[in-house]
Amino acid sequence: MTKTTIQDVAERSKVSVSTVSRVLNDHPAVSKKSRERVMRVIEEMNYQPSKLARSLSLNGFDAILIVYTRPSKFAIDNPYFNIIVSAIGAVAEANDFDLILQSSTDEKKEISKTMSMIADKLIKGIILLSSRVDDSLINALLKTNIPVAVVGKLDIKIDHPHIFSVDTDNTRDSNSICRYLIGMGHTRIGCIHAPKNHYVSLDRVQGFCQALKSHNIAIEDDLFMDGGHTVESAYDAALRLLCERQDITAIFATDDIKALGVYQAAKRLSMSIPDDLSVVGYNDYTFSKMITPSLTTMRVPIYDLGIVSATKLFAMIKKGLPESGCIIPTEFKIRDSVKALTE
Amino acid sequence: MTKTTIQDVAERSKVSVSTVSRVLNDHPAVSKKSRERVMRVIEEMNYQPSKLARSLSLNGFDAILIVYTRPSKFAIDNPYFNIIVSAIGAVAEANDFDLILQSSTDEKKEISKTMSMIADKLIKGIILLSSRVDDSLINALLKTNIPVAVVGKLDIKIDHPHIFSVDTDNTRDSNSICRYLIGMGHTRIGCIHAPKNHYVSLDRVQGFCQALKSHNIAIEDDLFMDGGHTVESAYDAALRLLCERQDITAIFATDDIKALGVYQAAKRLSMSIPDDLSVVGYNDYTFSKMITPSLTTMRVPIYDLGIVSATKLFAMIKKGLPESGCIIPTEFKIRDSVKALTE
DNA sequence: ACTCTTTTTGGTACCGCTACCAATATTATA
DNA sequence: TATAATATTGGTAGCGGTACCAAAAAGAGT
Repeated sequence: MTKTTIQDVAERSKVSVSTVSRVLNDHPAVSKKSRERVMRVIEEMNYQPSKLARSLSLNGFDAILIVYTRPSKFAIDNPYFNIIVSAIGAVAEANDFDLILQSSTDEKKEISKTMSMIADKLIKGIILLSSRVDDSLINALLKTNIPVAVVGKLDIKIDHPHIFSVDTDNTRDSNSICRYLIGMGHTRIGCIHAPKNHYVSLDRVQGFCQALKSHNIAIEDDLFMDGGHTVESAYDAALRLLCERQDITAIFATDDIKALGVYQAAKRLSMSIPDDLSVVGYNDYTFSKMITPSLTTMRVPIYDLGIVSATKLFAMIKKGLPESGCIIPTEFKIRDSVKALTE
Repeated sequence: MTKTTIQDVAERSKVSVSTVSRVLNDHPAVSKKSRERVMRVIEEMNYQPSKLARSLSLNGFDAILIVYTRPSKFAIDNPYFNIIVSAIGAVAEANDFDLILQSSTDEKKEISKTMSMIADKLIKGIILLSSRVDDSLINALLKTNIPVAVVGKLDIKIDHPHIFSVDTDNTRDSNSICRYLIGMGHTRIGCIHAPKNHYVSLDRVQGFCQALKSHNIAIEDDLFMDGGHTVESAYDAALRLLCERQDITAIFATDDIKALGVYQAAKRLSMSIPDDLSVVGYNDYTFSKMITPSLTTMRVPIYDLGIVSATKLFAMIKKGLPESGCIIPTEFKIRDSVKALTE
C-alpha cells in the first residue's frame, strides 16, 4: 500500500495537480464545481498531503523545538519538566504544530543539531528550558532570527527582538523569603542551592543575600552549600551544613527537592522541623504540602510558565512581531515548616 | 543569508552534485582526491545537508514518535513521564534520531495525526506511553507495519510482529504486596486505584484480588475506591474509604502519588501511620522514601523501562526483525509504613 | 456574432537531495 | 600500442508538493 499523492487525487478527479493544490490551499481561483469534486475525492481516498514535500517547497515545517538539559538518570524525579512540556504541548496542539524534543548532554552537538534544524527550516520557533549561565546555544541563536522563548531569566546583555523570556522574579521572591525568616527571628540561616552554573538558583541566592545585607546580617560563606540536583545530594549537603554550623536555626532551599533533602538530614540528626530547624523551599510541588511538616515555600506556577511562553512564541511566529518578556506572579505559601524564634 | 545547498558545494569544489552526494553518503566510488576536496569545501562552507530534502527522496525522516496521554493541568506532578522521556531521549540521541512528542487529548485527532505521520514517513517508530484500555490507536496501528513499543501491558489479543511491549509484572507484584500485608496480619485491606480505563491499575488491582482470594479473604466492593490521578483526588477517596470502613487496617495504593493522598487523609483523621493504618504504594518515586514514615512500595525502574523499550525499538528499526516484549524486574522496598498486626 | 475581460485551468520549473545510467578517465592485460 | 576491464564522474529523473505563467473557458459588452 503506497501513499496516495496529489497526482492520484488529480487523476481521479480529472483535474490537474495545480487545481488540487489550489483546493488544498484555499486558493480562490477554483470553480465551485471542481472544488467540490476534488474535495469529495480527497475525502474518498482519505488523502493527506505530505508534510515533508509541502515543507520542502514552502517555507518549512510547522514545528517548535523544546531544548532542555537532560538530567542525569538520578536527577529526573523533578516534575518541573513534565509540567512545562505538558503545557507547551497543549498550546502546540491548539496551533496544530508538532513538538520536537531535544535533550543533548553534549553542548557542542546540541548547538549544531539546533542550528541545522533552523537552517533546514524544520522548526519555526524554539523554547529553551535550559537555564545554564552563559549558555553558548543562546549565543549561537543570536545570529539567527528564529523566535526563541527562554523559560528563565535572560542575560541582561541579550536584547534581540526575536528572543524573549518568561520567568518569575526569583530575586525579589527570594528576598521576600529571607525577610520572612528574619521576621520570624532567624539570623543564622543556611542556604542549599543548585550548582553555580544555574541561573535560577543564582538569582535566588542573590535575592536571599540582598535581604541579609539590608538587615545588616553578615553573609558568611560557610552558610552556603551546593546541594546538587537530587534529594540525595541535597541531603549530603544539608548534613554537612548542619554539622559544620550547629548554630543554624533555619535553612533556605532553592528548590523543594532540596528541601526534601534537608528534611531527611534533620531526621538523621534527630532535629525536629520546625522546632529545631525551620525550612523554606521553592517551587511548591505537589508533595510539598503533603510532607510532614508541610513545607513553607514559594509557589511557582510552572504550568502557566509553559502556557505563557508557548502562547507568546506562537504569537511571534504568526505575527512576525517581537514579543516582550514577562514576569509571572508567584505566591508565598506559608505552612508548617517555619517556627518563630523566641529567645 | 540563504542556506548552502549541495549545488553550492558542488560548484565550489568543481565536481558534480552527484559526487558531493556520494561523499556525503560514503559511497565508495569516489576518488580520494575529490573526496578530500569536497570534504574540505563542506568544512569551509559549514554545509549541512537538508534533512527535509534528504527524507523526501530517501525513505523518510529519522525520528521516533512518543505518544502519551497528556495529563490534565492538575495531574502532572507525576514524575513518571519525565523519567521515561529522558531515558528515551538518551537512546534517541545515541542513535541520532529526533524525538517528536505527541500528546493529544482528543483521541480521534491523535489517531489521524499519528497515521498521517506514518504515511508521510516522518517517523520510523513509535513509543506508546498511554495505557488506556481498548486503545483505538493501537487498533489503527495494527493496520500499518511501523515498529511500535508499548510501555505497559499489551492486550493479549494483540500479536503482531511489529508491536511489542515492555512492562513490569504488575499482577504478580501486586499479588506479592498483598501477600506481604496478609503476612503482617492484615485482612481488611482497602485499595485506592486509578480510574477503570487504566490497564496498569487494573492489573494491579487484579493481582491484589488474586492474593486475597487465595487466602480466602472475601473481596468486598466497598474496599475499593477510585483515587483518580492526583494527590487531591486520592485524598478524597481515602477519606471516604476510611470513614465508610472503619475496620480497615491497611491500604494498598496502586501508585505512590495516591499513597501520598492516603497519608494526608490519615493525618486529617488523626490516624497514625503505621500504628493505626498501614500503607503500601507502588513505583517508588524519590519522595517515597523521604516522607514520614518512609513508604513501603514496589520499586519500578521507570528509567530502565524507557531505555529498554527505546533500545528494542531501535534494534527493530535497524534490523527490521521483530522484537519480543519483555518484563523488567522490580524490587519490593520494605520501609516504615507497614506495621505487623498483633491482636 | 465578435471582441474584450475575467475566471478557471493546465503545464512546468523548482525546493534540495538521492539513485540510476551513461559517459569519461584510468589502469591492467595482451 | 591497442583493447578490455575497472574506477570515477556527470546528467537527470524522481520524491510530493507549490507557484508562476500561459492557455483555455466562461462571461460581459456592443
